[in-house]
Amino acid sequence: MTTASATSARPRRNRRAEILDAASRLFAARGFHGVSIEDIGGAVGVSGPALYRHFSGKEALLAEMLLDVSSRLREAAVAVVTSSPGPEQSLGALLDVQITFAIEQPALITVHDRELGNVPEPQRRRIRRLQRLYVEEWVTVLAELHPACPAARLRAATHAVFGLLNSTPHSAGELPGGDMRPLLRAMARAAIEAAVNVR
Amino acid sequence: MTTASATSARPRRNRRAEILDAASRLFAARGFHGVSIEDIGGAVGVSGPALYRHFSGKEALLAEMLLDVSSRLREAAVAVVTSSPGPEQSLGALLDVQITFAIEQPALITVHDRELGNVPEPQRRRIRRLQRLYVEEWVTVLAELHPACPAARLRAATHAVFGLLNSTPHSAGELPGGDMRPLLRAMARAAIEAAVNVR
DNA sequence: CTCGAATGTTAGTCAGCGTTAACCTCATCG
DNA sequence: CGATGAGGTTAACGCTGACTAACATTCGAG
Repeated sequence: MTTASATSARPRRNRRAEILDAASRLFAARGFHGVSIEDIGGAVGVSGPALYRHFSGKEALLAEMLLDVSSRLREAAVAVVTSSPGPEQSLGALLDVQITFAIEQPALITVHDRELGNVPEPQRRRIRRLQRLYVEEWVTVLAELHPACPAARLRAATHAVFGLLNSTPHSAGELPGGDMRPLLRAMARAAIEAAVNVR
Repeated sequence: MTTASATSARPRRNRRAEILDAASRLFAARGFHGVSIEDIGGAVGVSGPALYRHFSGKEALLAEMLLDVSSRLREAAVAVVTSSPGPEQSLGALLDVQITFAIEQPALITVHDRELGNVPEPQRRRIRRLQRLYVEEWVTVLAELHPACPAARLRAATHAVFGLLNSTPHSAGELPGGDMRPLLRAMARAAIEAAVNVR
């Protein structure tokens, strides 16, 4: 065999991360089932079944990706809320967490709320739980700020605000870089304010 | 052959619509590539290749679905704007159009902004064009209301509002029926107001 | 130097899925 | 009445794609 195969076996310790990153972009663009193992491998310069050195399968890859993002979001929310002097600052910090995430990792955010259904059952529950806890972090803060408002409405408003903030991927590049963040912040705050004052 | 096949050949003239409806729900839930022709057939009580009596293929089915929804949205927007006495009423009517659609056809809305990438090129362009025209309808109205605001920001705000309104599928059933509509209306209006007043 | 672990490679295997083919059955209409 | 066509059925084909097997290369440690 004169084939110049296996050109490098240097232990790139961030291969896993590299793969997850590429996969997230592909999944966001074409959907979980629209992306092949070959596609993912090709995107990081290796080809095909090399991925099985790092993940036990395609679904496991997705599961790890979603588990990672949902726990990161949740941890960030908890950290930010516990270190805030009051609910008003907590809300501001939560907004910043979500906005930063939506702007800096649009692909991850997209996959995060589209592909949960493709995660196999054992881990699906854990991800669901983390997502729920993240939402509850928001609802708790909002409930402190607006005790008179029914929790159901706060929850619906929270989801709506997520939809608003996560719209970044769709309007990619329509607005000059740094202008997006303050715009989203203002819109989200106003939307929340309006939500608790309906009727 | 004693097989009791072909149980009924009554000309159900709405088979096409029935199929499109079932397919939209399946696509929304599992993604275009996550749904098989068999799945779609099964959902309407026929099995598999029967679909080819109504559509030339899976992609054609999706194309027709997206073409239909984007033209309906666009037409509704044009109708509502031209029959409104002024931009203020136009905006209110546009909000109602989008909210009604999001609440009554969550699956269609979901598919509409996820699966365009799976439509083959000839028709993809037409759908894109309709979507763009729909957005421009919004931007035009907003520009009349707020001439000082740069169009780019109005466009970004429009997309963000779509994200907010289309969040309905995610918070399905969290809020009692009729409460969702006024909530969304209030949040959207406030978000827009805030968008044009940033800084 | 050698051994083993880490990380690739290519060549299969096998299931699933889109699509086509060939055949059936009514309802309708001349 | 028959011919026709709309709408179904099952069987089969071909391709794609996830995953496995067998083998190769390199690095770090003993």
